[in-house]
Amino acid sequence: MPSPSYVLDQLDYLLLSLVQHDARRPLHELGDEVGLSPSAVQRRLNRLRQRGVIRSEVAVVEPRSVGADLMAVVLVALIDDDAEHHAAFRELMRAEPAVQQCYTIMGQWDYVVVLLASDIAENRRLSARLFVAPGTVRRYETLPAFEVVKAGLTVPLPGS
Amino acid sequence: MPSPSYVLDQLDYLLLSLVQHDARRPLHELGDEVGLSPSAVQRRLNRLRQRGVIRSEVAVVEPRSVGADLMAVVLVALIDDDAEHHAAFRELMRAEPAVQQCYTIMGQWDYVVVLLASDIAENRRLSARLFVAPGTVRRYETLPAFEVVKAGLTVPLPGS
DNA sequence: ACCTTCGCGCAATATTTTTGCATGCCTAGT
DNA sequence: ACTAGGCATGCAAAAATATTGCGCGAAGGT
Repeated sequence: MPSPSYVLDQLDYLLLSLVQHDARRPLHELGDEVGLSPSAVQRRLNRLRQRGVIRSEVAVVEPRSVGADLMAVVLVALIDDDAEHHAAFRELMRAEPAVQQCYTIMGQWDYVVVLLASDIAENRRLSARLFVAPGTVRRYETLPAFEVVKAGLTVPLPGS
Repeated sequence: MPSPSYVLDQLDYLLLSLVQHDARRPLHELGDEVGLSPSAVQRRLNRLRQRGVIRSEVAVVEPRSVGADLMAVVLVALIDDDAEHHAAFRELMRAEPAVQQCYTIMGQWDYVVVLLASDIAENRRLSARLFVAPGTVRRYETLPAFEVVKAGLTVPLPGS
C-alpha cells in the first residue's frame, strides 16, 4: 500500500524537498525555483499526491502551546508474540490521540511509543490505561524527554 | 521561545484539530464545520501562525516512496555530560537530513534518535558517521523498525 | 518516416484568499 | 445606567492563486 515504487525524477525530488518544509508556497513560486510553469508544478504535485508519495499536507502544532508539555519515549514488551495481542495493542495505539508515534522494533523490546501528555500525572494515567489495564504488556519503560532537539517528518531525498 | 502560553478558545482547538489533519481545506469549508465565516477562520489561523501555535504547514512524504525503506530507533549515550559534547551532538543531529527526530531523554540513555536510511548498509554508514566518527558517543543501540504502526506529529487537543 | 504518448507552456476560467469596512458584543470606567 | 474602547465578526470587493482546456514539441516505438 505505501506505493509500488514509481519513477521520480530530479524535479520531483526538488519539489518534494520544498513542499515538505513549506506546503503553503504558491505554485508560481515553486515553479520559479525549479524552472517550471505553475501548472506543470501543480500537475506534478497532484501526481505525487495521487500516487501516495505525498501522503498528506498538515499543519504542525506546537505541543507546548496546547498544554502538551511532557513528551516521553516508551519502550514496550508484550506478554507474548500472539498475533491477537499485537493487533489489539496496535489498534489501541492508533486510536489514542496522545500517542504521537508508534513503531514495531526488533530486539528485546516490541514497540517504541512516543507519548504526549500535559504533565507527569497525565502521563501516569495514560500509561496505566494504555500499558497496564489491557494486560497485554509485560514490561514497559518510560523515558521522559528532556528536550526536543529535532522533531519532524521530513525525509531524506536523493540528490539534495 | 515556543510560546508564552496564550488563551485559545474552543473554536481554536476545533480549527487546529481540523488543519493538523488536512491543511489544504479551503477556509469556507473549515468555516462550515465550526460555524464561522471564511474570513473569521482565516484571521484565527493567521493568529495561530503568528503566535507559533501552528509552527508550520508541511507536506508529509511517504518514506518508502523515496527509497527510505529502513527506519531505526537509536538509543545513544554520550561519553560524558560535557556541555560541549552535547552541543556538538545536537548540532550534528539537526544538520543531518537522515535524522528525522531527536530527543534528549532522562535515564540511562542520553538521546533517542529516529534514523531513516535506504537499507542496512546505509544505516551502517550513517551510524559510523554520526555516532562513531565524532568520538562523542560512548555507546549506542540500534533498534530497527519492523513496522510503522503510527507516525505523525499530531497533538492531543483539549476538548475533542 | 509515422504515429502515439507524455509533459510542457500559455491563456481562459474558477476558486480561494485577502482586505476594507460597518456592526454588534462584551468590559471597564464614569 | 450609560458610555467609550477594544475586539471579533460577517459581508462584499479586490487580489491572488489554483485549475482546466488546448496546442505544441520531444522521445520512443513500429
